[in-house]
Amino acid sequence: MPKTDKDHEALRHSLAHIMATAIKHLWPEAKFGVGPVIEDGFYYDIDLGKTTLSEDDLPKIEAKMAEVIKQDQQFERSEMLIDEAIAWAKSENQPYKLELLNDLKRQGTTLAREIDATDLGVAASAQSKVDKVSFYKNGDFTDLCRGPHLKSTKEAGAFKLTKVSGAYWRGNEKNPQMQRVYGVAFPTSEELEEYLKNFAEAKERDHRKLGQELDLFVFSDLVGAGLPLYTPRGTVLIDALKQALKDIGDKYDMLPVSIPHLGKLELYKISGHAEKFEDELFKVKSHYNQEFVLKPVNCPHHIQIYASQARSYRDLPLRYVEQTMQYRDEKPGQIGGLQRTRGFTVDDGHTFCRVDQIKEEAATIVNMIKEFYEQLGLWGDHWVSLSVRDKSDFSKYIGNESDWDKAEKMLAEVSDEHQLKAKRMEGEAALYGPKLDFMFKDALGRETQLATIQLDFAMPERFGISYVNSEGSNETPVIIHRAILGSFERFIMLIIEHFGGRFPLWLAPEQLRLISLNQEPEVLKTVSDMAKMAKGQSIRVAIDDTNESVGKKIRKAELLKVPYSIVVGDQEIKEGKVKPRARSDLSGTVSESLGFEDFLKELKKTL
RNA sequence: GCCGACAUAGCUCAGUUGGUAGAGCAACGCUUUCGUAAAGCGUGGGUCAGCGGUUCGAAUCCGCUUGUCGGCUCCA
Repeated sequence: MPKTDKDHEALRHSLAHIMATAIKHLWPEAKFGVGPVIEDGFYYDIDLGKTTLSEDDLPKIEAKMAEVIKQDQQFERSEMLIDEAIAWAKSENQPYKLELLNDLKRQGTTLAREIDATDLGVAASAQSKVDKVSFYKNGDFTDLCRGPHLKSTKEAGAFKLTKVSGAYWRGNEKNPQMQRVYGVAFPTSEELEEYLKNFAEAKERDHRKLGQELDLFVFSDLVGAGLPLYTPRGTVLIDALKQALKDIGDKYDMLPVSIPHLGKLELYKISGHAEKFEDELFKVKSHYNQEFVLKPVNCPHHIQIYASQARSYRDLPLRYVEQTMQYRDEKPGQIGGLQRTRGFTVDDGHTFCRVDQIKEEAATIVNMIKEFYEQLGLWGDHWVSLSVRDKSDFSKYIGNESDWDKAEKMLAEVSDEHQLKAKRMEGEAALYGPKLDFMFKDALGRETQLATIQLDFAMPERFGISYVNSEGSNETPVIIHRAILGSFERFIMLIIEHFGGRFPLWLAPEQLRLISLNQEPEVLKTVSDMAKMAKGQSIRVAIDDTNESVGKKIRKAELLKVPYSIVVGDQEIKEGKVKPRARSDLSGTVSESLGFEDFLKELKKTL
């Protein structure tokens, strides 16, 4: 039975201490921050003053750790009164531990919710007032810690230090940056090997690698970082997804709209984006003394369409949708592959409705999202975040608090009624309202948000839009911002990695490849006629009639992960039958020998 | 933006302590006319990311810029 991360906690946390012990021996001036257990391993934050670590230092640390492990040091628990602990941190010259202890004394265990409780030497469930903290000692290294730990360093199992990076003290970019050393750890070397093997395989699925190998998208230094260029093959993916979204949108009575890619700065001043996201706006100067902004969002434009007419309560809900590119000047360090780009295509929708329609509208969107992801076999690979406001600081948001209360409550109800098992995330809301975010993981385990449903009581008010209710007086509608696949970039990243480039037939950039056996005129003509027939059936077909061996041409098709290929030679011409070669993962494959027209018919059936 | 690493042919990568650049694949040409994952021979291709500096001499050392990668922070 596979062990859970919980079972590995003592092992991994002990290794964090062993690593700290090793680092303390190598760099005696080291000041320690926190060193918690994470998925598959652990890390420790360290301040080495002027010394900077690089990956080249990892083997040295690993060797020292091996020494510590060999010494069979016992992990011994002890307790101190909080004031004794503060004195200890001072005498040991550990300013970060001192800060934690002082905060612990002042705030009690509320701090344990901010910082991994293991590193505080108290149980998270402890009384709010903390008077005692626990320590663990191995060899000559003592650390504030809740535990539990292994008995001895000898039980440390198999580990590997994987990376080193900068990390802000207590996760705040205004604080000094420490150095974080990451490791992975498992009870046995077999499990570690297995993990490393899986990691290497995941790297093979990385969308950046496959994007190049399968010729789907490129970047250009001249165009700029974070601005993806889709090749003809990649554009097939975009178009196929757009069509799928259009189909599902039609089914649920969405109304397509279309807007230009910029708007006056004034528009974003009213929406609140100009102030809140000033650094991320691309500004465009007009010759005529006006300043424009490349749209970072679409809602203000869509709101203007709503505002163009007097609306009645009978008109609602109005569900505007659009697939369009938007632009954000992301910080250089955040840009990477298709995960975060500076121009990205969203499937953006804004539903204008009455308060009494919110639940039904949100529920409809949940159904669309579910249907879309189920179709691709991705439903279930996700978790849902009920992103609510940070109660301690309302100045980060627009609108009024009683509307926020209402909105948060309704989203929670929708989540419950649809069994989304949403996790409540404090402080994760958008500036105008709470949201339900659907989170997925990329091949390397990094999380990314795709689908989203966001309630907004604030923006309608800022723009002063209204509808006439049944009593003839004006009321302010609610906006539900929604995306099904989020951004096409992220979504394409996800499906490339999910399918490892072996797209289902309906998404495959090239569905069928016809390979000529040789260069005989009759063979070439047959291949070309067959391609015409396939095109007539709307099959994405390509011809390989190059002067290469059949083996090589098959290999080329396989490397491009083309679902079906057919070799055409004298035999096929004589018999009037083809033997399709199907990509190995395809289910319901067509592979027996049959007439080409029949093959096309069968192919259409599996689409 | 911050910490760290990196940038050599279209792609993947060699290139010793500083002495004017190589391979495989791809491309192109010729030969071959082939039966389901690489036929043979040949040819072309590089301002060593860009700019500046040190040096008799820089792919190699230093600085800046651009870009990429691993994290941190942020993400309407």
